[in-house]
Parts: sequence; structure tokens; C-alpha cells
Amino acid sequence: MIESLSVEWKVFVNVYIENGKVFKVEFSKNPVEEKFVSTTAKMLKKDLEKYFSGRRVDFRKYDVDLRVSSFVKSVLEIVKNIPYGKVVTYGYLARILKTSPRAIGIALKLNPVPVIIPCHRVVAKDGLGGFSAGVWIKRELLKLEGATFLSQQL
DNA sequence: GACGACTTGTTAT
DNA sequence: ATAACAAGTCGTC
Repeated sequence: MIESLSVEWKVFVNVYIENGKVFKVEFSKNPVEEKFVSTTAKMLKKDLEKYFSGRRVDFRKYDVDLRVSSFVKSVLEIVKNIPYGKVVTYGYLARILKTSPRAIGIALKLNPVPVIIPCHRVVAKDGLGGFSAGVWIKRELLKLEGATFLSQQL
């Protein structure tokens, strides 16, 4: 059974959970109708509210259901472990996985669970890089976390 | 700073 | 199977 919840921030952040696993997070102009009962969902809602109020949260404790290719999964598994407030580049991940920065960008675009898997913490060598929901959201997320070495262009 | 070449997984043809 | 595309990067002007 599928649960849904919504948190308001700059936009609405809608989250979908199935069998205790988060499988989709979306940024939207409108909230989703909330239907959740599990302790996981309740805890996640509180954590999201805490996170968007600017406090440190580690989302690694949540299980995710990644319905993506094995390549994308391998990228996201690494990104999931980038700590709060820290930032790496596309090129850095490319070197780890022996692929191209371009391919890393594609994989991140396919991340079904932004925020939970913090793809916003991956930036370009000389700038912010892209973000499918809008670069301004990426900028606000990094601002929220106080990500350091980008402060000039934030 | 702008531009082209190179890259590589995904997507469309 | 093949070509076009993209959330990048590097060398050159």
C-alpha cells in the first residue's frame, strides 16, 4: 500500500512511500493529499520539517526503492552517503566510477528521490550545475545546509 | 568569458 | 542498431 505526505517549503515537497520504502519525491506547486499511517512515514515527515527548518538531518536511515538502471543505482548509492552540508563535483564521481561527468549528470537527473538522496550536493567544477526541478531549488537547498565553498555563487 | 571537442548513459528513431 | 541529446569538463582564443 502506498502512502503519501507533503511538506511545505519554498514549494511543496511531496513524498510517496510503498512498503516502508520511499520511491518518489517531487517538488510541486501543489501539495499531495496526505495518506500515511506507518511509523516510517511519520518519522520522515518530522525529519523533513526539521530539515527544511534548517536543522541537520541524516536521511541515510530511510530505505529507498530505486526503480532505475544499475548504472544510475551505482551513482545514487554513492551520492546517498555525501554528508549534510558537503559538496562534491560531477567529475569527482566520474573518476570513482570510471565514467564521464556527463554520464553522472544524466544519472542524477534520473534520481527519483531528491533530498532523501541528496543529488543537490553534486555540483559542477566551476558553478552549480543543473537541477531538473529548477536550479534555484538546488541553490536554496545548499543555502539551507550552509554548504561552504560555494558561498560566492550562492 | 566564449567556443569547440570529447565524453558516455539514456532516449528516441 | 544507430543517432541525437544532456544536471560536464578540458584546452584554446
